Amino acid sequence: MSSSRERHDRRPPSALRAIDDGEPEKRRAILHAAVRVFAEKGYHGCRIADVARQAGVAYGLVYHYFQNKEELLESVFAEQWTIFIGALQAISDGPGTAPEQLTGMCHFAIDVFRTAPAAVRVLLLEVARTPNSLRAGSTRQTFEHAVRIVADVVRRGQEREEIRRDVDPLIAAAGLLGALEMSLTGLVTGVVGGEREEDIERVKKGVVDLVLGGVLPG
Amino acid sequence: MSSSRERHDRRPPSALRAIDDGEPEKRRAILHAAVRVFAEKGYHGCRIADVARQAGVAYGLVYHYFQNKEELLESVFAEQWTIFIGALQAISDGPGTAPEQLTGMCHFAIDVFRTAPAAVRVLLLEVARTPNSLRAGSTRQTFEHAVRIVADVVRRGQEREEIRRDVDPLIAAAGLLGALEMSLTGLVTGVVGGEREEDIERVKKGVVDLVLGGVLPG
Amino acid sequence: MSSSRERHDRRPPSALRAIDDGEPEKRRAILHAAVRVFAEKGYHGCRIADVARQAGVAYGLVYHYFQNKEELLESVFAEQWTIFIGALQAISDGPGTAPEQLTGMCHFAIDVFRTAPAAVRVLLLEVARTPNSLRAGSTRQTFEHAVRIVADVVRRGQEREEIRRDVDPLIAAAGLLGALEMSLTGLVTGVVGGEREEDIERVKKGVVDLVLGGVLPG
Amino acid sequence: MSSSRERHDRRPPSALRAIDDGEPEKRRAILHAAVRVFAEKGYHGCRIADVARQAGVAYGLVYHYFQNKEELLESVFAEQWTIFIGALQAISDGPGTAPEQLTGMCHFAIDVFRTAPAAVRVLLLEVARTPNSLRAGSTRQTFEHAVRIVADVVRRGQEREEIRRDVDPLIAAAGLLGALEMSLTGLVTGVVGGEREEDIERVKKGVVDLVLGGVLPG
DNA sequence: GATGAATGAGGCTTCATTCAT
DNA sequence: CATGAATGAAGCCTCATTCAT
Repeated sequence: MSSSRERHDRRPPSALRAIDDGEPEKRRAILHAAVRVFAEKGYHGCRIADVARQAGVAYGLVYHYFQNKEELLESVFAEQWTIFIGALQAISDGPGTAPEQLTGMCHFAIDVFRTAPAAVRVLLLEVARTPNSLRAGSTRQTFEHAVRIVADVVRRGQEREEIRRDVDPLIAAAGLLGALEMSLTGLVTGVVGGEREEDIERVKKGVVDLVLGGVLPG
Repeated sequence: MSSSRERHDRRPPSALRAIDDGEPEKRRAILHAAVRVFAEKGYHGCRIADVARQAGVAYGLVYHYFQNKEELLESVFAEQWTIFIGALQAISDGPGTAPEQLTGMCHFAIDVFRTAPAAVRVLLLEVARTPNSLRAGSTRQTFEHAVRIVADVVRRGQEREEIRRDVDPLIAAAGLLGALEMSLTGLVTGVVGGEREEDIERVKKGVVDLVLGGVLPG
Repeated sequence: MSSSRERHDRRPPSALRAIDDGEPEKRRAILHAAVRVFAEKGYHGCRIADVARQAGVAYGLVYHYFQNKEELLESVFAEQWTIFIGALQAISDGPGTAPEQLTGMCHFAIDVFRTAPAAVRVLLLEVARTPNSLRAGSTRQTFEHAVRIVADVVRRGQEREEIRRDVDPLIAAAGLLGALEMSLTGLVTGVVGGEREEDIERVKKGVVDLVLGGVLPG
Repeated sequence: MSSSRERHDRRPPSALRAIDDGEPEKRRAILHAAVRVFAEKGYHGCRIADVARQAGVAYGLVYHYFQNKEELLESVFAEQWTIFIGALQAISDGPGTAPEQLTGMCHFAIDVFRTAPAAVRVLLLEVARTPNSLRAGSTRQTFEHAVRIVADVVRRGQEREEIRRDVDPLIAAAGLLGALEMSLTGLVTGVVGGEREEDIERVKKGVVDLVLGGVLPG
């Protein structure tokens, strides 16, 4: 309201597993707690008090590290997306044909889901469900970013004749991510099976097959 | 809660275009308003006051027709899904091969989006974003229902050799709906184009192509 | 935050004693309570909960009638000033020489203080003590308004040779109001006596004497 | 609160320009910062964090030198008043007739305002605006003190026939200070002019004229 | 002395829900 | 049926104060 209000933003430009710079331990604890609570209750159900309790810190400390609820949850998004996008990019930059890379991306997403379902839920199940303000912020941009990375792989594949030329890269990319999301949602809600190892494997294979080969025979 | 508290539940078991039984005009107005507000602001952003204002009725009237917010929004879901599922079922029961039917379903979804984006947004963009309590309620069931109808088409197609045998019907169904959703989301957020006629057509064709034929050549 | 938010502003354009139009009784109760609490505890010490309790209404009702705390207290200011300025203007428009009118104004202010000290305290003791946002709002304007009315009387008096020509009207007006305020403050804080009838009379005469004749003899 | 908690109270009994005893430099910085912030935002708007930032010291240091917020602000008051009252007393003890001394006091107040408006604002614009607890404390006493010094000059003047006998010294004193305050307020808020040199001079002359000679001609 | 992370009570505001008319 | 005033629990945020280093 009144004057400027600087904040601690020494969040590490970490890429995959949060290389601890000098980031305060409690800041991290709060962020982790926020991921969990957010994943479980969604944006609006995620109360600061819950996050603080989960993190084992005092209520006010959340506001020591984050301006407000929105910034906190944006940070959660940003961090998760940073990790996720970093991985997609790594795959994109790595070896293999385009189909292999797309397969790798699906596998990666689903594997991460296996070990950190909360994080994935935040990424996939909360995109576009958060208030406009958020969507307009970094979230949408990072989401767009992900679509673009996948689309690039598709495009490159088309140049190398590894992928059908008549496919629209952006739509294919969105479709891939959508199919992934919905399948994982199905996993979470039990529509396509439980969260057992074999179900997950089935989904993994199924999504890749669908996206690569479609449902038509031959 | 206690005893003498009946409610107006003469909601029509309507199926496609709200056949007016004797449903009070204002009840309908409220429901319509709820669809719009819900679509625009999401579950938590959708305040009873907004709905009442949109509907042009008094605050309290909402509570005359609906037990509470949850029931109202469940009704919105239910109605939209009833319509949507009715259409899917009609397609499923109609003529054509399985691929043709799946194509028809995609086209239907996207066409509806063209004329009533709000309704589709409620259906697709709010699935799984609502609180657990809701998800556990009718929503999830109707969502499951949709997946199952699509899966049935797939299964039938497999029996008739119109669809690859090694595809998991449930995953294919979820994938189809997911690709649809995410593409529409992309449309809404501008990632895969604007909401212009040609963009919508491109998405329509793209999603069908992706699901039917996959991205692999040949 | 989100959309527009109309409020009940059927406050009567009353002038002296709040002619009851159709103003809700409870709105008035809240306003009255706010005057008292505000006068006693000042802007920041005036908690909404106190106001509601004093008014005998539920917490939330305050927000039914007023956007927020600031608007409530602005309304308190505005109302008090409306009354006060109306009276000053009536005196200015009435009969009598300029000195008589100035005398009348002092008497009026002090008489009101006798019957409604809380209101006067709000007017005089809280001016310029409230946050800038408020001061920048209607408050300052009404304060300026009061100064100008008094200054006009002075100016008119100068034209009629009833008041010294070399006096700066604005400064004389501000000085008059200031002397009034501080004397009343002294009354309140006990510096120039208690709040007994005779003390008040003494102040009344003293302030008028000071402003009219100064301290110099002859 | 309990026992082993002595505090640094080597505040100098300074009188006019803060004779540096051995007062820690940072304590002084905090006090200075507090004057500024206090003057700008008032009692409640004056946050410890702001003061610390202004002073360029760490948050906690404020609590090293001051028991709590109240003590800090009381110190601000006390210091400012000590200086101000010292000057008034010096004038009172000095040469000149009573009217000359009163004139000198007005000039002094306004001159100080010219060079240190923040300090004067604290003195004049915050008197009686602070919570009761404070008012009951040293503030009120020092304020009373100032009134009494002025009143003494008036009384002495009356004995020497330099001032009208029928004037109530206390009321005249309060009126003088009030006229001063309100004129300065008018200066600050722009009602009686800007804060330009000439406006200040006009106010200076105007207030003295008003208090000495009143508004009546002859 | 000096630092700033940590604490938590307190106050504002929102909004689903009830109820008298 | 219809209205909208009235209620109050719940959650966000601020900020004075403490404390370990």
